[in-house]
Amino acid sequence: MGKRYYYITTPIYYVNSTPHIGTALTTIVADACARFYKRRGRAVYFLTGTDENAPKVHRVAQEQGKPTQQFVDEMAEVFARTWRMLHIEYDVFIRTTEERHKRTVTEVFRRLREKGDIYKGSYQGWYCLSCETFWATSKIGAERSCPDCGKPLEWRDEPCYYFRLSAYESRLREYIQSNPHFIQPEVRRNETLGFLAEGLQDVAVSRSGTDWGVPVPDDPDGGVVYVWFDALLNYLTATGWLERGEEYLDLWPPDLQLMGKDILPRFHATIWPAMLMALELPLPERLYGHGWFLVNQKKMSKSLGNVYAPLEVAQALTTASGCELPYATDAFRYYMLREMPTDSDAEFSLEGLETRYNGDLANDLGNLVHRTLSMMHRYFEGRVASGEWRVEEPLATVFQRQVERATEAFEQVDFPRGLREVWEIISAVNRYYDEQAPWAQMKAGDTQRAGQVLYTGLEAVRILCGLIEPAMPAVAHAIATQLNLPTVPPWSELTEFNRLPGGHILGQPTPIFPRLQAEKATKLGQPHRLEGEPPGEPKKETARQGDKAMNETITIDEFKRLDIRIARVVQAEPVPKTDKLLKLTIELGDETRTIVAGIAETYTPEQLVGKQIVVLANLQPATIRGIVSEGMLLAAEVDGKAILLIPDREVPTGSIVR
RNA sequence: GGCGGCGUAGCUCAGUUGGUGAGAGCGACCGGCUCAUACCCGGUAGGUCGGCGGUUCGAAUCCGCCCGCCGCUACCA
Repeated sequence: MGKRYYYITTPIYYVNSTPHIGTALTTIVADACARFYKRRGRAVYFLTGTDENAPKVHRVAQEQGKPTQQFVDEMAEVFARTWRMLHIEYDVFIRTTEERHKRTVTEVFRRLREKGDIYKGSYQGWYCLSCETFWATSKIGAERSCPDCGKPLEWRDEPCYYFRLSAYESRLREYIQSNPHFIQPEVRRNETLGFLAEGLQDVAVSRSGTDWGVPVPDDPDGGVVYVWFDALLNYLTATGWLERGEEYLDLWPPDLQLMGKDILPRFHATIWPAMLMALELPLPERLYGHGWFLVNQKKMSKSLGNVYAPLEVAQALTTASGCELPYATDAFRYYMLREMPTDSDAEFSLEGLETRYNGDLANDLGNLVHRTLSMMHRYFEGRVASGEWRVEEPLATVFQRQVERATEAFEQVDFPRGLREVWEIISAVNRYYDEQAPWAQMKAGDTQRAGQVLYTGLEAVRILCGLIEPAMPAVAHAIATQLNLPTVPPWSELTEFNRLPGGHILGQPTPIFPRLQAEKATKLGQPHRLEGEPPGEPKKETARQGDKAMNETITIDEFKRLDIRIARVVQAEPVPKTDKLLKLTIELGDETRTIVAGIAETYTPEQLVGKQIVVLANLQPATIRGIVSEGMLLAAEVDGKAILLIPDREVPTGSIVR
């Protein structure tokens, strides 16, 4: 039993919010790839699904006053329904709450623990519930907020299992270096190698404090399996690795795993392959991390508030244009693929969608189909009159070349380029019509010439019908119907010309994409936000700005937890190989401490010695550049520069500030 | 700070290994056509190919420096 299916995956999506442009992008790209390979005759297995074992999910459910299971059932249905509405033809929709998945996670955990790749230790650190991530002390600011989402972190101190990720660092690096196509595009590969160069730490793979998730096997106090470890294994579960004996190898390994760039270097290109190495399983053929869509130059993600809901965008397009919903949905798919961010990020806008809709779809594709069929009906009663008609040169050469180029681009998941190549056919035929002017040939009585020209155009329409199917399946079917073909032609027939036989009767032409009328001002309107997402600026912006919102209050008790004192700098020296850091020795009452402060851009060591300063004395010690810092110097921040706070007059060191 | 990348017509961007007069789409203007969804075709827009040097017979394309962006990462206890 060997490999049989072309196995494509998307990440499984968190169910704590509804689908948006970002998750839709990954899923649409995956669907287009899946369809592309199907059209070429491959057996394809396309997996997507939902990640439901996160504690955050549990918490969101509680906030909504729902049993967690009910909540995840509902949300999984929202995702599945959205994907179906977007013409996503997945083969399996996996949910991590399924028993078979839990069995996979349990089994993998056991095996790796027996092997020694998972071991028990303990974890102390700051944890972001929202991002499901522990943060090293060196990563977080004094305000103890999450570097990613800006939300407050929680302190955790718990026994915990670790995965021996560090043991796979060099193997991983060697694999990536000797398999240049493993990680795509190139930028992502470089990023991953850069990430590896920093060195890999063992990662926590269990957590206590919640019972929502897969329990650590054979250890009643072991907590649940870390959600990332759990989630990644869905790709394995779906193959039937546990139940199908050797037969799961008809699927394994994945041929193409798609995802956003944010989860590639850290998870899919490191932890994931390392887990597979530990399991002694073959690695995926190809990991592809696309860029993000920005809205008004700003990042868009579930944690932020500036998110479009895909179905609402499609609905708005239908309303504004009069285009039927399935075709408006395909127009949305087309826009996503045509503008898909590859290396860097790209801008998503309704204006852009309108331009693509009117220009590429209504004026180019739709109009070409319509004018071609209209002329056939007008001049030839909708019938391929002669079996002698052939696709003419130089058009035949153009068709051949463009199909090849588009195919190559689609293989590289480069839909922006692939679709451009497809559209070259459209403009070539438009130019050809203009030169040949079959309407003039008819007037001149040269019916044979006109038929020859139109047949060439007709074949172009047939080829286009096949080429666009991965991007716009419903439109492809509509065109096939107008051509009166039983099915959308498979890829192999796109470079075989003259397939429409003499005597073939064409269907009726109907415009598929009615133009958006500018003068009617039927614009698509304002951003459509997700239900439950607050409007306004992304939360991250305020969290990241130095000037925090002043209206958040804390209690006096919270303030009292801070031990702020006056100290005197007795010694100061720069920290080697740094620009901002000074190592200070300070006198704090009876004791002497060492702290590290990032103020070298504003003060020289000489300026500091002897000065009295304000320090936070009961801050968790942290090691910075190998120096243990036992406290934090307080300073005003002006344009990123630190300005010291100095007592109005000399005070005893160790004095309390309150 | 380190690593990676980018900076080409008003806008969005193509431009493999250096060489015919630097391109496409959108927008604007002019013209043509009339089969078609006021569509399509052609032309014009005269962009120092971020700046300065260098290599070369010749560079947007190679090298160095600088400026400005972006991504990842790192030192802002």
